[in-house]
Amino acid sequence: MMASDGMLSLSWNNHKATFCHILSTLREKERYTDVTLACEGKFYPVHKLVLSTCSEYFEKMFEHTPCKHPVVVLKDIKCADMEALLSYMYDGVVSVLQQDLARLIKAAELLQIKGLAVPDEPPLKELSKKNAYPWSSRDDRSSPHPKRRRREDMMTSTSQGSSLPPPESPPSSPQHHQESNQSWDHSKSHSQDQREDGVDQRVGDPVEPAVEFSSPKQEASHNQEPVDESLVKEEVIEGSEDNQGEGMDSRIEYGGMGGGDSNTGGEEQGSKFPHQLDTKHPQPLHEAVVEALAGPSGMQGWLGTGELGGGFSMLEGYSEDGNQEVHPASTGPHGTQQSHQMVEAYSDGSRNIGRGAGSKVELEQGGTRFTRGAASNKVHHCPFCSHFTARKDHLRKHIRRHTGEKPYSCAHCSYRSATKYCLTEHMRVHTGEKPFACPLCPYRASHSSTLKYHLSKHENDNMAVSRNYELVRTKLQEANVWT
DNA sequence: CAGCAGGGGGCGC
DNA sequence: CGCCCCCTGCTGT
Repeated sequence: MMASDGMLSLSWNNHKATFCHILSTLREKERYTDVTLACEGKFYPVHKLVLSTCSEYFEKMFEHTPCKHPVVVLKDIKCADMEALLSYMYDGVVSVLQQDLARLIKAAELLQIKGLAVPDEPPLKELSKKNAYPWSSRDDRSSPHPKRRRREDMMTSTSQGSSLPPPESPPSSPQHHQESNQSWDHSKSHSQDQREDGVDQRVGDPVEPAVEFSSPKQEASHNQEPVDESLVKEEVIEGSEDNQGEGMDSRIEYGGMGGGDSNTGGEEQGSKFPHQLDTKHPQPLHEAVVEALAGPSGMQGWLGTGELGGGFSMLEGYSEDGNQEVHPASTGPHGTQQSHQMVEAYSDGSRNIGRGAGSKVELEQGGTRFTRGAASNKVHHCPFCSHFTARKDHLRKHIRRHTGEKPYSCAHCSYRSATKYCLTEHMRVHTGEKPFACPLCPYRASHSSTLKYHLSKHENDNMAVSRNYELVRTKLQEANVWT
């Protein structure tokens, strides 16, 4: 405690430690959390404040995200890394195996975590006194040299993943990140309308280095896109689809976890999805989303917007009892590849339009109620698209489509499916089983639709036969042969 | 033909 | 209410 000019300076000796401890406790108790990070099907309720403090990237994101509780889907960031980074952000320290370091740093770079990936700039006051590049003069354990890390990281990525092409891109520097933010802001302005329409904002693929989201032009070029096909899909949508047509046809596959026919790492992940529990925040993504977003009041709010025709636009600002919102908002503008994404505007595919939202709206407006939903009169909304259903379990299943969760894997090939029945159907490919037998001929089909199509041909044949029969009968009658 | 997605019914908790 | 099974219809190849 110092005194000068009668002014007392009260110093809380344990302030930092206490502060950090309380923050961590709050996180553990999920108290005051106002943003949810989702990766690999897990949910991490955290605090914007903390994320913003530790990452300029998050800061920018939240700055342009008006909703109260956005859900940020982090693609292709391993949950282990996410947990480590959260530990780092909340506690200022994290233990990591040496072998995992590169991956962790990479994730940190994508998220622009201060001290890990970007320079941990000291507060302004100190800035003038201290070196502009803290790592050069400080022994701060949390501020490794970004450059060095990047190099190391790139080396690992090229050596580890054969699928990853050598980065043609310049290493991401703090300045580079800064540019990315600017471009983000810039492009945000012209994509704001779409963003507002969308439910989710998608963050770029973290697997891709910062280059990926550094400049708008790269969105189109797909440069150095490795194997993650989900990224391709996403970019296609982001780039053009949403702009064209009412955005109704754009479609985004979610998650690096199951997105494609991931025969890669997806297998293990997917297989443990159903009951995958996180040590700290064990909540499957879809379930959490359902619980957070789907609810009784959603329908009214939704329909109330009168924007159903716009597909997802009604999802903007959608909030379930004020709990959570999946908001389009500001993150990656279309095409500006961000290091991860808040869920991006997902307008449903044509299928869903025709069979999902649209048809249901009719039902609802027509006063029809769903059998099972009628009891509680609840309508459950998909937080990612305009789909809604009266049955929560159906919504859960539907959400898998967005999360990419495919828990059922074929034992004979890399096929994975979101439903057991789909897997069962698929297994017929291997077994040759054809359970659907035609009652009129020896034909058998492996798929009911196929049999139906087949039967329709019988129908035509019968009609032809019938017509012939009539013709023959007429002729015979004319000939007085018919009795 | 294979795959996907939405929806309905049955059943147990 | 949640899970499971199944049907149905559509799409892409």
